[in-house]
Amino acid sequence: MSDKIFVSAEEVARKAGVSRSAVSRAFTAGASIAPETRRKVMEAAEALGYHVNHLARGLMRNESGIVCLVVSDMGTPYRSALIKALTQQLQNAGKIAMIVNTDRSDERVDMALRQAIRYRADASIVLSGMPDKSLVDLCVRNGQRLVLINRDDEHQGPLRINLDEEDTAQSVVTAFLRAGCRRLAFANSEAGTPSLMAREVGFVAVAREQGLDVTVERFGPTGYESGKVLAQRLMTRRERPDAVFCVTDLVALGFMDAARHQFSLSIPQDLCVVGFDDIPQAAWNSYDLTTFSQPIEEIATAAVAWLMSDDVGQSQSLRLNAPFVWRRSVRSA
Amino acid sequence: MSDKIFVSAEEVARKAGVSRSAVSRAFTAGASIAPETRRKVMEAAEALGYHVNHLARGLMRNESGIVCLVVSDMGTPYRSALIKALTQQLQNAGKIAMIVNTDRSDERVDMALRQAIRYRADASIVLSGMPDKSLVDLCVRNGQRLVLINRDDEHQGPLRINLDEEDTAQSVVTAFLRAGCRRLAFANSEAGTPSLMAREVGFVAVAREQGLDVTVERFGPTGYESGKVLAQRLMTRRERPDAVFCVTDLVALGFMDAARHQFSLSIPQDLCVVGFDDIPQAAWNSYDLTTFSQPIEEIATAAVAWLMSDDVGQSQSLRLNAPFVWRRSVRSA
DNA sequence: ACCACTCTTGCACGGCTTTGCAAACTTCTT
DNA sequence: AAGAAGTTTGCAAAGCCGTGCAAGAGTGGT
Repeated sequence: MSDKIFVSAEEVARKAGVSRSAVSRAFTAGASIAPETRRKVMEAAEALGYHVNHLARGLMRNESGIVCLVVSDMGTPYRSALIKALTQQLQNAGKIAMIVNTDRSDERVDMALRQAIRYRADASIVLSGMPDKSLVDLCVRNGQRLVLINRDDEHQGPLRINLDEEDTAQSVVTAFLRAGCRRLAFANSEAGTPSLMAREVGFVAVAREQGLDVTVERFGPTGYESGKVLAQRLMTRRERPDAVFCVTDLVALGFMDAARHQFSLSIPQDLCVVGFDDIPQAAWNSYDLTTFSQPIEEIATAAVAWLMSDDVGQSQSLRLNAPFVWRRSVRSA
Repeated sequence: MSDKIFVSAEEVARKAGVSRSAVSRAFTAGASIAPETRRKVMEAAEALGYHVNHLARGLMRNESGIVCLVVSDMGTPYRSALIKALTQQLQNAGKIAMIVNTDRSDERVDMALRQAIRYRADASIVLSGMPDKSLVDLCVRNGQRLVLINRDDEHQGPLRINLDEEDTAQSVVTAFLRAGCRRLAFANSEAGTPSLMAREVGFVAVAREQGLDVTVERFGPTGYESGKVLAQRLMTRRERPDAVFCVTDLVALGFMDAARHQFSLSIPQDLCVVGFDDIPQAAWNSYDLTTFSQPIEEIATAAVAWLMSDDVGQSQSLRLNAPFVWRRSVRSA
């Protein structure tokens, strides 16, 4: 390997006939430098292929420009869409995203935060799993911003972004009732994430208020395959449900496929289905799934805005709305 | 903000009653240090919440541990799966992934590589777009490894990973012929990426060898919606095709949905469809799409292996196989 | 011609780590 | 008990950049 390695500010300075500090200033917005000097520096830099070393800059400024995204299941439509939005917005804000994949083992979330600390990330955004309290404290103590998305727990310090699912259950139950459904079911995974569990609990509660019982089934990870299994379980019951609320779109799509292809049911005639997330596939013609739309852009905007703002300590908990999206998987009145 | 900020090796050294270099060695694998000393250091570090500053370490070692992923359309199933595999494997190799989102504007790929240089990334992996030749040279000259995935062009220096699609066209044409199809079509996007165009050209060529003509249609970006439009265009032709090879699974799925729901065609009875990528959705019951499987894990493994190896300069161009996956969207003999 | 100002620029230090080198310490041999 | 051989440790330099400070350059007024 031709270990010439990178060009340093020193060399640029020599070539431009100025001091090294001049080079530094040329690349610092708002620094006191004559336009002419800056031009000379930029020219020399361009010629040599110089690029400011952000590692060193981060060292000095105590601000690396790195934001760490902690995430699992990133092959999933919802997760990948969120990552996309976040990286985009971070870049617009002049930051850069570092990704830590925490697939399998929750303990890896802690490793991820450690990694973020090592690289002196300005902030971390946790999309999956649940970091240990002590780690969260460590981050905060180190002046690192922390955003927890859809992990509603009771940590202090970080910004917590959650969905306001107050009306969710109400909307679904109302829709099912209006469609004439009476035998309700909830299809959940076994992940047990707080937000997923809250969805189940809320739905069951509202249904009960209306005097309806809900059959709850839980199985496997939160994905398409689990949806199929859940359909097999629910549709072979004595009292076959005529409406099912699936914890997630992926689950709902698996459910629909099994209901149609294995049980020859028509949707929405024989069965009404509602999902959650509004992933692109939910809108595909084969499914046309009624669901709730995750406000992905808003989440990303809020997260980035918060971690760019100077005044920490302001509103620490944010609730966003997931609008109901009417499609054809539920009979209309 | 409580600007205590991060703990430094200095403080750990003081607390452990050793020198600063001892702390450094304690955190360096294979360094010459007494077990007892290391224990003392680790204890003090744990107590203070010390973490090695990778920015400074990278500065010294001339090896940041960062690998930059340059990608657009990361919300897409294929891309996100690839990112997932890459981040995973990079982590296993002790590296960390930095993501640069290059959605819209190809010029952004250059910005991305610049960003990679600024952070002194050990390597960059380009999944989308086409970097400018001068930038590639700059990276290589700076000792940065570069991997180009599915961007078959003629750059020198970087590792190029491409699919061997020699047999692809042959397989598809054979399958269509065996299914009794005679009016072939190719549904392409307007993206014009080399690998996508190669697919089209290869298919047309092989079909022609067999004495069959291919209707080629191109439209929009490479996605589900374009597939629908392409179906509308191809299916309203005088000579309606009875078999279509879609440049991508997403296009194929859109095509299928439009064919079924807008033209009431049955697949595979009235129309045979083949896609490319084998995204999870292709296996969903509603589609059951015959396609080619992108060897995602192999790609990731090869990329990471190459950028970890000491001897650069070895095999610079790699061709992997995308196995044919038989499903139900093509009639069997 | 001189002074008061403002704008630029260079010096030198600081931020945090790694590592070559030589000194200090162990351990063991003879 | 002294010396050889091997380990461990601290010192100091190096890696690259940002910035306070003070000196220098330029401007304009009188």
